[in-house]
Amino acid sequence: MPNVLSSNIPDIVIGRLPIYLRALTRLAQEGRDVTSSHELGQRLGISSAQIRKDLSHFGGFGKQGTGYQIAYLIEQLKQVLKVDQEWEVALVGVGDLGRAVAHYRGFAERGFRIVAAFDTDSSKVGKSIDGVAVQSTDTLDTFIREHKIKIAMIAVPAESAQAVADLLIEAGVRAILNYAPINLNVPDNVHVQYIDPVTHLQRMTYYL
Amino acid sequence: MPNVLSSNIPDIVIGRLPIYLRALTRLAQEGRDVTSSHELGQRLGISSAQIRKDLSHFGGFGKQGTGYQIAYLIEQLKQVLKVDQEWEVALVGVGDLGRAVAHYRGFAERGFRIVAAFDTDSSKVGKSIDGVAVQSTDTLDTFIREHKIKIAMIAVPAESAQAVADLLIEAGVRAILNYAPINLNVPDNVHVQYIDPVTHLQRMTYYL
DNA sequence: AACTGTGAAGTTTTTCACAGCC
DNA sequence: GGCTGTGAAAAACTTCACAGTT
Repeated sequence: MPNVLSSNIPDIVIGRLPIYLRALTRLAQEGRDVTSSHELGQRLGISSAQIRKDLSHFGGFGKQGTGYQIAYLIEQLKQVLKVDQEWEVALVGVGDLGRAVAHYRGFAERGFRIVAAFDTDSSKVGKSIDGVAVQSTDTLDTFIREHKIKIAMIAVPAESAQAVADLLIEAGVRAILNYAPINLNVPDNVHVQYIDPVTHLQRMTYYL
Repeated sequence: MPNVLSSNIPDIVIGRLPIYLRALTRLAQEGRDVTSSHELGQRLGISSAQIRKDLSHFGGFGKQGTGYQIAYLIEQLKQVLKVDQEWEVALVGVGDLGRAVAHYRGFAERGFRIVAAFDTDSSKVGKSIDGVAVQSTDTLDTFIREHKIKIAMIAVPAESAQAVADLLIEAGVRAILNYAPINLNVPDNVHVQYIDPVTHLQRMTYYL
């Protein structure tokens, strides 16, 4: 019944899988072998039915009466999300924000390796950030094509973000993590995710 | 018809308002006076009907045949979101991540002022990060109570995040922006938002 | 006894489509 | 002609509840 190939799986479901994966990894770190949709739901503030239904899109990962083997479920989810491999990522913009992004250990730890950094500021080009040489944006297209890089992070000012995105997409990038506080217009086959801490704060002040 | 007071407005609607606000602010910067739900929708990749319906929850902000006065709509949205004022924010954890958060200019620019930083590492206590003195976590409770701080950002390792959240909530914090890659369990009257760039990346790799 | 996987029911969210106004 | 605000319809999503398995 579950159909892994055709992309009829709701986006919202895909969005929860990384959360499940993160919680499962934590459980594994705590030395646990088995869990249940109920326990996972409690930890995440999500109903157990939703977790079961989400997982059921991809196959029967659990055992009735027992629950889910944590290591196995992690492995399966990584496969579904295609994070059972290392991804090479490009970073554009090495100002304050870009440098902070480059220094963040969490990317490498979880399979995303920053292999290139670009900036238009010639005073930054040639320097090294966390072992990655900063290149001129002029070389962006060539580098990304040659290395077949599919994922990029944008950490430039809002004014330049759309132009950078256009460059990246032209060079073959298909997934963009945008730290600039602006919406990007991209073709349907390109995915964008946004990180803007202020919008998160503004979402909470409503309730205060 | 619209009812601003009773909190029967869907969460998902509130979540989109900061996005609208950001796009409108940008339009204003571009020197524009008036816009329409259609234009805004195009920029954001959202249907015009959705924008109109979202806004209609809070009142009739637009004019038929004309559209929306940008400055007026910004003002109204800020009021709804309660960001027509400055908020004082506490930061817990001043390791690499916490320092990067403290240095980010976007918070102050958009009305969130970091007024206190806490860390358990005594070698960091007493130092100053971007003009804010780092205090021992021992003084967290007193400081937050005295200054009636309602918003905090957590930038400590995953292992300590829940304990820090408990402390903050006990001291009166009602909104938490959590940079630690772990889910927090909090009472119903406390709001949490998460920033974990890796989950965003993992959400996109599925489609590659 | 405990738990999954899943149709069916229920709820929420989005889109449609149009009256009313500028 | 162009646009908003909004009921009604449609679509998407979540929860229920239970048969089936360990």
